[in-house]
Amino acid sequence: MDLIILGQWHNLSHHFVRARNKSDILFHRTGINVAKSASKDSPRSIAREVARLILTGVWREGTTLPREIELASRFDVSRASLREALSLLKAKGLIASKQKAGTHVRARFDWNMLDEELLNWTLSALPTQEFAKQILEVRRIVEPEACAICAVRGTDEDFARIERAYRGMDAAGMDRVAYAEPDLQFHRGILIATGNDFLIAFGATVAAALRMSFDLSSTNPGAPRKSLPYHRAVLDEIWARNADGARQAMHKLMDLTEQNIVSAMSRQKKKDAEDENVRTRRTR
Amino acid sequence: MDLIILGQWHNLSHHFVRARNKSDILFHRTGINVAKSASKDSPRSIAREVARLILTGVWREGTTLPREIELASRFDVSRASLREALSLLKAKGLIASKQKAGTHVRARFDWNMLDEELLNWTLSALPTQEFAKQILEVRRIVEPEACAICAVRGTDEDFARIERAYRGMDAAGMDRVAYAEPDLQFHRGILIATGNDFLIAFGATVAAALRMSFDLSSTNPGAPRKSLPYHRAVLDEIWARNADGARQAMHKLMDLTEQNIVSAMSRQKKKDAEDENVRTRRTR
DNA sequence: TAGAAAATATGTCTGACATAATAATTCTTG
DNA sequence: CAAGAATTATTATGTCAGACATATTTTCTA
Repeated sequence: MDLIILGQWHNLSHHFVRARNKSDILFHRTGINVAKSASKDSPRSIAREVARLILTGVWREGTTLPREIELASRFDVSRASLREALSLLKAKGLIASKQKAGTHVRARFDWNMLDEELLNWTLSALPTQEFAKQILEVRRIVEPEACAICAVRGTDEDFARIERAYRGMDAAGMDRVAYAEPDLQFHRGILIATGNDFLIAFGATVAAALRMSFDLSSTNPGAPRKSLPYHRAVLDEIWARNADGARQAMHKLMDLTEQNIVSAMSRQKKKDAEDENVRTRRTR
Repeated sequence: MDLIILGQWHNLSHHFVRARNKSDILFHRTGINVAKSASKDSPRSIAREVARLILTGVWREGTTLPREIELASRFDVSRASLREALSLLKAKGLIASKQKAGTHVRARFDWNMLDEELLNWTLSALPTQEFAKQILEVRRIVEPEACAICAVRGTDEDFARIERAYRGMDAAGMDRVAYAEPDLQFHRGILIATGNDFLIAFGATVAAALRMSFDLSSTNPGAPRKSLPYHRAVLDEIWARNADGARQAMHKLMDLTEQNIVSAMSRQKKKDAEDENVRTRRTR
């Protein structure tokens, strides 16, 4: 049955089949690709891999996953390390364990999608079309309001920090990579200025969203820079302590972001289709 | 120096002092109270206790906490169990470890306050005045918009589920306890109907908020029931697929919730002050 | 059908060694 | 002799192995 140890999965492929009983799931070769490796920092990378299997629906909600000893041997680590990986996933609400009953995938509603790591895992594991829409929808709800609060409640030091971030973006010029960090600091600075711990925690979601935007911008390196004047507008309204203006300015920035993402994704799609074409022609 | 094992802390008190070097923090008797115990489900309750120490500022951002062996012996568990507790806190962004360097408390910005467990720990560990304000501020931002989206995008099954939750609230009558669960289902139902995984994940925050409201309502058992017509109004607008109406109705419900919390907290404060009075008079 | 017994997966403990970052030491050099 | 660079020693986390405890589930028996 070509059983493959997960630890040796590098550049191999996988699938899963129902076997003798519910929790007896085996891996064997098929045509589906698998993430590169699980080599270093075992517990975290194992958590990531298990999360991937859950997020992509290989292990659906309610599924009982293989027992710890078996998983440990598949990932080629000790049971202790595996348990640490599982406990990370427990903390993020993906799984739950009961003595003797085993470990099962929790209902989707219980997954803490606002967790930064889980967010990053998700956006590297799933096709980002639907995902991008959703994340932008939430940003559109939260960030303009946070911006309004920031304008009213923020201190001058808060504003100065955001200003510094803006200067960093400006200084980055057309350099996508250098632009990314201060961009995040800009948005995070606004959230921090609200003084609301929950809005601050939302920074993790924004970070993941910006990372996604960054990845997408590879097909259009000039796009990020275009957002600069929109950021300036937001900042000006904040300095003016104009809540409504800040809200609207941030809303416009969100509009621009949406445009960039939509166009980038259609480009991406087109590119993928072309690549696929080339590949099939080649294999013929 | 009166060193106390944490596992035996029941009804004792603690404080911490700087000792020989940075990470050498010892506990000894002072006048500050400590949570009851850490008896069952060790890793989770230990995580809770460590989280409490961090949240209350005993272990500030950047602090290097005692080494694992020492912590383990203080909590009277094996190093394995302690490590599992720490790994939960790592997953929630509270701490990070580096080999040899030790385990330190991460910056507040990195704490995932939108995590349900962490939220619950926070609201049982901290005076809830400021906390309640913040959580309500976020709800006020998110829920009305989610409600508007729900009205537009939700399916009839979604609405039916919310309707069932409403009926459950109605059926609960004046019973605070029976009212709580369908109340949560109502709000969660709206989030679920948006079809947005991130808004759905926000349900954890709402759950914690409602739990807090529930705890506060003990001083005014009739308060929850008063929200029923406001919920009905929300539901009617949703059924009518009226986005603006739904948004406004939810906004009004948030207003009411705020009133309840504010008045409950002032009552609470008054009551606490009286209790304190009685106690000091007694000890004289 | 109900209750008792067996099986089994997670939970916990112990002790050991590996590894990497820090602290202490030695050595070199101006 | 002092300052700095390179080396060694220390130590806290990371990982491993094996064992036993405990709580459910499953199976067997009355």
